[in-house]
Amino acid sequence: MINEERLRKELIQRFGDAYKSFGLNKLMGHVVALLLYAPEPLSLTEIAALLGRSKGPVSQILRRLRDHKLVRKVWSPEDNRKDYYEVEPEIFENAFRNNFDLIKNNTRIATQLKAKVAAAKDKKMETLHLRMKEMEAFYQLMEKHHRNFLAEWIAEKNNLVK
Amino acid sequence: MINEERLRKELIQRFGDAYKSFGLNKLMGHVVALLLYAPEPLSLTEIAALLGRSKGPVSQILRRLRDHKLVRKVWSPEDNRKDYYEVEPEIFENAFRNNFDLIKNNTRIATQLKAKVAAAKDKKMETLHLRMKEMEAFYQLMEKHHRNFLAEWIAEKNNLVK
DNA sequence: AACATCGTTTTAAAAATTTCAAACGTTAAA
DNA sequence: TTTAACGTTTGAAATTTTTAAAACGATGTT
Repeated sequence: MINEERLRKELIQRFGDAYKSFGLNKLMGHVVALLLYAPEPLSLTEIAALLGRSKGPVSQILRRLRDHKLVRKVWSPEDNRKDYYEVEPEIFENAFRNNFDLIKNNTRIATQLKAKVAAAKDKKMETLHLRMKEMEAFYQLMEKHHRNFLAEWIAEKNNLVK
Repeated sequence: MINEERLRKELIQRFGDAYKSFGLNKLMGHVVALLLYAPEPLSLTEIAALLGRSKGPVSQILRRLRDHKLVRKVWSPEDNRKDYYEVEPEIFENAFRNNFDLIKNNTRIATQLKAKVAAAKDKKMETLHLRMKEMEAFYQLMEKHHRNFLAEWIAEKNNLVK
C-alpha cells in the first residue's frame, strides 16, 4: 500500500526545487506539481489552501504560469463563479520551448555584436569575432535539431496516449 | 569607426542579464563576457579591477565557473605567481550541457515517481501515472536528439576554424 | 627568514526577492 | 439593491541572495 499523501508532498517539494534551480520561483513549481497531481482542475482559493499559502502570491504565480503556457484556465459549467486551473496538455513541450526561446534570444546578442565587431579590423577584435561566429553557428544548429525533435515528439506522443 | 569601450561594456551587461534570466549570478555573466572579449587570459585581480568589484565575490564566481567548465586556469610561463583565466574552448557546448543535465536530473523525479505510482491501482492515480510516463518519454527523446546534435556540431566546428 | 603579492574564506551589510495581510474591484446570487 | 465569494493589487515585513571589507593562508622573492 502506497501513501498517497506523502507522494503528493514529495512531488510538490521536488518540483519546487527543480523550478528554483532553473531560476524560477519555487512556488511556481509547487503549483505545477499540485495541478499535475490533481485529477480535477482546482480554483485559486483551493490551490492556496492546499499549499498553505495566501492568495496573493498564488494569484501572481498563476498569471506567470499562464504567460508561460504551462497552466490554463478552464470554466466549470456547474460553478462559473470560480476560475479553475489545470496544466496545459503541452506543458512539457512549452517548458522546453520557453527555455529554448531564452537561449535563442541570447543568441541575438552574438549576432548583433558580431556585426558590430566585423566592422572593426582591429587585431584585438579577431578573437571576439571568431567566438561570436562560433556562438551563432552553435545556436543555429541547435535550433535545427530542436525542430526535428518536436516533430518526432508529436508522433511519439500520439502512440503514447493509445 | 567603432567604439571599443562601449562594445565591451555592452557585451558585459548583456551577458549579465542573460545569466540572471537563467537563474545564475549576474556577475558570472560579467566575468564570462570579459573573458570572451579579452584577447589574453586575465588574473583574478585584473578581472576584479576591470569589473570594479572586490576580489571576494570574483574568487567565488571563478570557482563556480570552473566547476561548470565554462572557464579554466592557465599558467603563464613568465609569471607563475598569478593564476590566469580564460574561457574553455568548449564553453558553448558545456553551457548547453549543464542546462541539459539539470533537465535530465529532474527527469529522474518523473521516473521514480512513476514507479511508485504504478504500484497503486487507485483510480485517482491514473492521470498522474500517464503524465509521468509522458514526461519520461519526452526527456528520453530529448536526450537522443541532444546526442545527435553534439555529434553534428563537432563536425561543423572543425569547418568553422578553417 | 622576512616580506610582499595573490587568491580564499568569513562575516556583516546591502540589495533583491518573496511573502503575507489587507484593501480593492468584480461578478453572481439573494 | 445588498450581500457574499472570489481573484487581483498594493504595501510592508521577512527571507534570501549578493556584495564588500578584512582576516587569513599560501607561495614565491629578496
